[in-house]
Amino acid sequence: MPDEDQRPPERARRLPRAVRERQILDAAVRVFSRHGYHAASMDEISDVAGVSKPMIYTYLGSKEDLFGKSIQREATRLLEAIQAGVQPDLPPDMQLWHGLRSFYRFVAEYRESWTVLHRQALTVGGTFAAEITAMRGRAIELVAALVVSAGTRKGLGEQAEFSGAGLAAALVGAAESLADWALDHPEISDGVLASWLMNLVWLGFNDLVEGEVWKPLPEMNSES
Amino acid sequence: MPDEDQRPPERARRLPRAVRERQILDAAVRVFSRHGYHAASMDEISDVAGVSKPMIYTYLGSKEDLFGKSIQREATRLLEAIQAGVQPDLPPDMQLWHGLRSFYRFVAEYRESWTVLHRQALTVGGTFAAEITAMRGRAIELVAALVVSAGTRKGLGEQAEFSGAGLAAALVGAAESLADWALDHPEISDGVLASWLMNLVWLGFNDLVEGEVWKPLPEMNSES
DNA sequence: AGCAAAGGCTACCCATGAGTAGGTAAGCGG
DNA sequence: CCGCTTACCTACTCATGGGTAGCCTTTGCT
Repeated sequence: MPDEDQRPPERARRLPRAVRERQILDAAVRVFSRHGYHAASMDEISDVAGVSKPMIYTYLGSKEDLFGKSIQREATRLLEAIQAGVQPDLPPDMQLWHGLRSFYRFVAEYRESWTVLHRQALTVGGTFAAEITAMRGRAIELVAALVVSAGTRKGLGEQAEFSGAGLAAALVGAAESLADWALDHPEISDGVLASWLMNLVWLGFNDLVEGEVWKPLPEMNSES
Repeated sequence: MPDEDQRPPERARRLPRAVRERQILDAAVRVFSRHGYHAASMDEISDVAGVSKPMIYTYLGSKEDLFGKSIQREATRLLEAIQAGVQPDLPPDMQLWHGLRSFYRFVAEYRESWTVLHRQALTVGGTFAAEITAMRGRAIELVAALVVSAGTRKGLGEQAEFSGAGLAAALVGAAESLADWALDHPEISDGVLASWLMNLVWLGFNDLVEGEVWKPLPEMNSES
């Protein structure tokens, strides 16, 4: 069969369901991250995905379902990216350092994932906000555990636990905010971002201006 | 004229325009803060305001106009609240301390204002996001100036300015995040919140766990 | 009194966009 | 070559909600 390239521009071959679902989710994340849940239209998502609207409904369900599945996939990605970078047998500051680096690497690589998780998911009242808040809460608790561990390890007693949750919330917020800032400054590497934050929260300004600097142990200076 | 209280339950007296506008803006802020821009309906706003829908349109214009005016009013309130609490002739750490306290006092008192500014305003693409981002940027620059001033005052050179913007962004984010956290913990006073943050960013964990504590000068211990 | 202006409302229009009905075509076992 | 399933689409329905037309009512001025 020579020369049968008659089909116009190879338009929309039939693809297996799994592939289509991936494409649709990709498109959904992109569109949701740009416009938010309410302003995003299923028509635009189907358009970006290169698929007609009914496909979305037969494969992924309603708009809310779709949003939920988008959130879930991106959240899993983020958590896995961070866990992959952390070694639990290191001292607290090194754990924090590695976690932060993985986090900033992820944000740089999957900006849309980050946007949809950080900004958009909270704006849909109901289940999603609760889910995201819960996930963020777990992150805060994790950091709080680190902080308290660092505190008790050094002999600080009840006082650290008392303010641990608040400090952890502040720290997580600082990390998130710096992530947003970094979106506008792509030239700053994830290592530098993590270092800034470590210097801020581990040493504080007072030490910083005295010339003290926090360093991730004298190992290799790998900039990814 | 004795005894003419016949009008059913004193329903909706005629009020001057300025008062109605205030009521409508109050309702708008409340509804927008709860549901976000898109999910909020003009019908609900008019209902909460105790006014019919056309009034909103004749007094304050379209939904977008209304949202813009809400944002603007709340932003002005926030800025004025903070500026009222800061004295420019104090050392940097004390300025930061007073600014933070005013900020947390404001957030506690006007939760809805804070929510609408922090969460909702960004979700409406277009002019508002830009405005809010710009305002936040000014806040960050202000803090950055403080930080750099603290740095150069203590003899730290170029290095501080280099990371000043990033650190300021992180600090502002930490303050915001702690504000969100504080919404769920109303028993924590603004003074305590501000202290936590000062300890975190000014001293850092390392000093904290050594027992050092930052204090706002040995003046009166006023808890508002 | 009379009348204009300001305050206020009910009842509607209509664009947008979520969700669907029902059909076409491509692969595949027989 | 026949039918069955899977992939896929066009073209609709219909609720929601932004925005408005037109009307009534109170107040205040002459």
